Amino acid sequence: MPPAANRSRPIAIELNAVLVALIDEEPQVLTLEEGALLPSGPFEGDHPTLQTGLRAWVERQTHHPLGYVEQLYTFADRSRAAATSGRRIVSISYLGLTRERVTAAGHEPGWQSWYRYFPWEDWRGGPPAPLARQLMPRLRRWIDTASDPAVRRSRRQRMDINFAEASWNEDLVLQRYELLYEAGLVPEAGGRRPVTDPLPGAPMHYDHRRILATGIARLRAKIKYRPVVFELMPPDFTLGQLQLAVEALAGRPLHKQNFRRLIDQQGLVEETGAVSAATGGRPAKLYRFRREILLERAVAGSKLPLSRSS
Amino acid sequence: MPPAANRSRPIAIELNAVLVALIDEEPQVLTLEEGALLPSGPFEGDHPTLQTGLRAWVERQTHHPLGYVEQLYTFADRSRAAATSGRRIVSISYLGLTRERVTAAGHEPGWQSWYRYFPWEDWRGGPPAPLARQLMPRLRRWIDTASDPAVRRSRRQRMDINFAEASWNEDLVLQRYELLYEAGLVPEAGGRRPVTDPLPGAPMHYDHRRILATGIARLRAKIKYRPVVFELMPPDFTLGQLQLAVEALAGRPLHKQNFRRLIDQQGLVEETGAVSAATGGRPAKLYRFRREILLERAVAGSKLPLSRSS
DNA sequence: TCAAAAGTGTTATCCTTACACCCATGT
DNA sequence: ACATGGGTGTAAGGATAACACTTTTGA
Repeated sequence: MPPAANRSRPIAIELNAVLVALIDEEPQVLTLEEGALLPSGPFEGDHPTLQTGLRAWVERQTHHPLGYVEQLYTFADRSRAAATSGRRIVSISYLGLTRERVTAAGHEPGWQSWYRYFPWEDWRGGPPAPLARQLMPRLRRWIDTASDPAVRRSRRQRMDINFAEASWNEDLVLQRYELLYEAGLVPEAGGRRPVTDPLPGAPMHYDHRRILATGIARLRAKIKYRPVVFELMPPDFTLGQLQLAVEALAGRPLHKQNFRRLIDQQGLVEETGAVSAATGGRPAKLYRFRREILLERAVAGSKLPLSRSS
Repeated sequence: MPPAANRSRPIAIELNAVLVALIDEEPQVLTLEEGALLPSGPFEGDHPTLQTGLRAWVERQTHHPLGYVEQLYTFADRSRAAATSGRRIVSISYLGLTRERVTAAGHEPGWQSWYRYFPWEDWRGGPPAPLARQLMPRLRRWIDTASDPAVRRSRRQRMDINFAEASWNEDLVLQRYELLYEAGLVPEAGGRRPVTDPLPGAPMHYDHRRILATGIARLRAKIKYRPVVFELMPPDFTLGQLQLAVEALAGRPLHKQNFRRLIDQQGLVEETGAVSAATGGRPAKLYRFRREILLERAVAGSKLPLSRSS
């Protein structure tokens, strides 16, 4: 017999979704309330699994088919999540990939570029300005506020690991956000004195920005060893589009020639025979994802070649 | 305002722990009830975070200091987890690493080698006998029971990916178990007819063996890019011991020379100056883990060199 | 004719793998 | 002496990173 479960004080269970789509070559997440909330809903006990519960209300609420879904993390931090109500909430978050493709300039209301929340994570055009301009100086000031030199050293090392321009690691999205949180540089951190002149990057309610950071981090790590990009692509695409998609997710530029070689070396795609109506320049061959690959190999991703010079 | 959380029918929240230690060079997990259960306890709402809740009762229940802890997964499958009571249970599982070192032959009651549950995962001595002898034939029979040739093809491909001897991937512990579950080859799968002549490998109650598989898979993947092995090692160790430890976790033999080179190339360890009382052969230098590395680099693991020939 | 993007080929470098070999100790 | 595990050096192969260059379209 397993130990009895908690019998006093019911704890609410909430499901959160980081729903990602590529719209206009930009990674976007579905949000509510002017971009301040991720879609979330209760887990009713009447679903056979957590995933089916999630799919049910996400599709009801957003009218989007939900393709690839994967669990992210389960939080129950009293201090952060539901700071308001005395009610205890356990929130289980998921990453979902969908194929929404709105080509018009006017975006649907709910979709927001994820770089709106993490402007320092977008290195596609070189080092992002807000990083050197605002973020780093504030971090350095935070380091200096520690009186204990050991603490200062530790803080400096963590800053170096996570934010060093020379060796930027795009996967550390969550760690970077957590460090900013700890340093009191994001409004979500609360604290006595409200953050004056907050950092660039829109905040979210509760710990939703942390959940978003978890989702981005997971996705960035995953595209390197599993072919998940294709869940976000239309059925047919050019290699250029594919590269733009990967760059958008990874937040950094890629070396064109090597990217192409890696992709077809791995047998991830096949030509459809057609070519695209060019968007400038020479028309490009269209490709489609070879779904069979999922059954052929255990690991197969779009490994990222190093960044192109500029 | 976020959507309101579930207000009817309280759902119990349970924490499960896969607690791993290396005892006698063997990876062992802490169990209860003759090895049929993982330690688990309720999440009481009065802990600030899930981790502190976990630490609290694990340390109370087992009297073990709990070092490294990481979340594994959250399940709520009605069909599998709490098949007995009508009560709905959400179980949040954790992986914990501890430094228990019982050198005596008579093990403490609760510790079990994890290969007791997954004998086909131990390739340290070459291809495990139960695999070719019992497991593969049963899987092949399962493939043939499908009438639809498309289903047969799909099943065969999944078997090939996950169980092919030629390209054995030690990280797929969970996928392999899930496939066996689906094929009805493990007792836990239940079903009308009880499994006659079950596969080698001890079963566990509820979905605890699935949780264990998740923990092993996570740990095997992680040792390749984060220095978590050292959480399981004594403060001082020889490179030989370290290699045995990694082999025990990965379940496969490693190439000695390359293992050594990788380890010190990465600056993971430093000599203590002392040498060990030899266990046969020439005395070995003792090393200790350079904890500073955690602050120096974002990624640093004991990458696995390929297996030695025999 | 030129800009822009697609697409091909080649080279230098590094990391992984594999193999051969020597060293220090106990029996 | 020899078995056993510790420890070092180096060559072969493959993958990555970087570079130069050609092709095909639209304006």
